[in-house]
Amino acid sequence: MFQKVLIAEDHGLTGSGLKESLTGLSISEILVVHYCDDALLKIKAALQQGTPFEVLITDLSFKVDYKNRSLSSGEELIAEVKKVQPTMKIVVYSVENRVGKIKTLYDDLGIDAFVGKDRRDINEIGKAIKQVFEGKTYFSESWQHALRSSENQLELDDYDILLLKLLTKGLKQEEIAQYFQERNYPASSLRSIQDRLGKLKAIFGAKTPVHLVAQAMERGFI
Amino acid sequence: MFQKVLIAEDHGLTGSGLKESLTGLSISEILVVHYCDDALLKIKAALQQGTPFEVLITDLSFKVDYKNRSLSSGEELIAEVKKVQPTMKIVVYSVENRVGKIKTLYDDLGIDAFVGKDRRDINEIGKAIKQVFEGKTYFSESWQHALRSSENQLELDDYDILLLKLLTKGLKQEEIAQYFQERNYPASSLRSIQDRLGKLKAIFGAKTPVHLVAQAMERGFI
DNA sequence: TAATGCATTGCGGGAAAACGCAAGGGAAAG
DNA sequence: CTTTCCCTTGCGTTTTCCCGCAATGCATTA
Repeated sequence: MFQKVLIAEDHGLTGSGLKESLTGLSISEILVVHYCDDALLKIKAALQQGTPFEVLITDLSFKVDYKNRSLSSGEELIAEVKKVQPTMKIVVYSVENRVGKIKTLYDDLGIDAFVGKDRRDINEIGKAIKQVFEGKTYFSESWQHALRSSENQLELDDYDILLLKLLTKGLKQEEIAQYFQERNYPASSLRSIQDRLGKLKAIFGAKTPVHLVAQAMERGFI
Repeated sequence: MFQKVLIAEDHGLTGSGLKESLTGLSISEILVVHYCDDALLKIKAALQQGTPFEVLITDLSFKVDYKNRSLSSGEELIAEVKKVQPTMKIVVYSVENRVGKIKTLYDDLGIDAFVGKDRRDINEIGKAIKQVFEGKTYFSESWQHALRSSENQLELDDYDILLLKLLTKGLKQEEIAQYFQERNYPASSLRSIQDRLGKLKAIFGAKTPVHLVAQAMERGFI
């Protein structure tokens, strides 16, 4: 089994729960850090000393606080880690439940496992570690299920989410169109914005733009 | 110290971390459940058997899954628990960080403590339990100030809040006017609705209705 | 009593958004 | 290559929203 595992998780109790659940796997050294930057520092230091970590278990979102940080998300951390230690095994442990997002993590960042924060995670994190140790990948049940029934599972792409976020920032449709045009996005005309908004309203069953954004916020899309 | 504590938390590892951190407090019985409904059932059962729980530690948001549930949030759970066992001490443990929301939990639901899911929670949850056991309330440092001092705290009256809520439900301005007229509210004309909305936009520094509602939601007013 | 201030409301013009329609245009299928 | 389909886009109409202005009414104040 792995000898050294690093956990990056900013919820204290969740981090200790994670550590606790891994102690049964005869891993000799488990370190928990609460900041992305700390994780990267520890990884570099261990590498320098010739006793590198073998696995990084990381959350994706880290709450900001008074401390200055250069890394602000798990994605950035993973990208940096891959630069300094490409052999590092990466296990993502997050509440993220968008199939597209997880697919991106796998395709672009080359993560080895994904475990969702849910009611069954306590079983799955151990399975994931074992699978990864055997050189395999692991993605949790709930995610696989979401993959199969991705039809009724509503999912928004980055375009939709950005559009909704711009709306919450107070931009008017015309300003959003301009914003997209400046960045050479597809479907950047005013009419296309309206079209997409109409489709989103249909998806969410929303009657007004306010209703749409309220729904999206309540469901955690933005 | 308390004898029986119930924990409602849908993240398995977080739940076990919570339980683990409480074992040092000489609490004889700690039960963890993953659904709101289960929590209510356990509480009712214990009450019937004459060995009621003394404290409920609960998250606010619970992920939906295949199981049918009647309760979908911590708020609903707390409200139901207060009905069947008003003496129950309530500790909320959540990522929620909106002052308005926490203020509402305290004012309307009468919670005894709030601990945020963050890097310091592992220390604070113990403190919270001890304080509550002594009949006091506990809110972490960052919240205390905000809860007491309503100085810079902008206050919205029921009219404003209802107005914003109706907007999030998808009603148009004219429908809202009609809604108010049917209930004999003052300032129920369309023009008054618009006037009020304009003032609210000024207060929140919002440029569009969507912006306004997004701000209000982010700050926990609705 | 008279004056002042503030909320409420209607009206009207202008801005923004909603939406059908139809004209391209590119990709996939035949 | 042609056809089909869908996405994108502009145009024009209708609806909704925004906001200044002014009249009214109620309460407070001089």
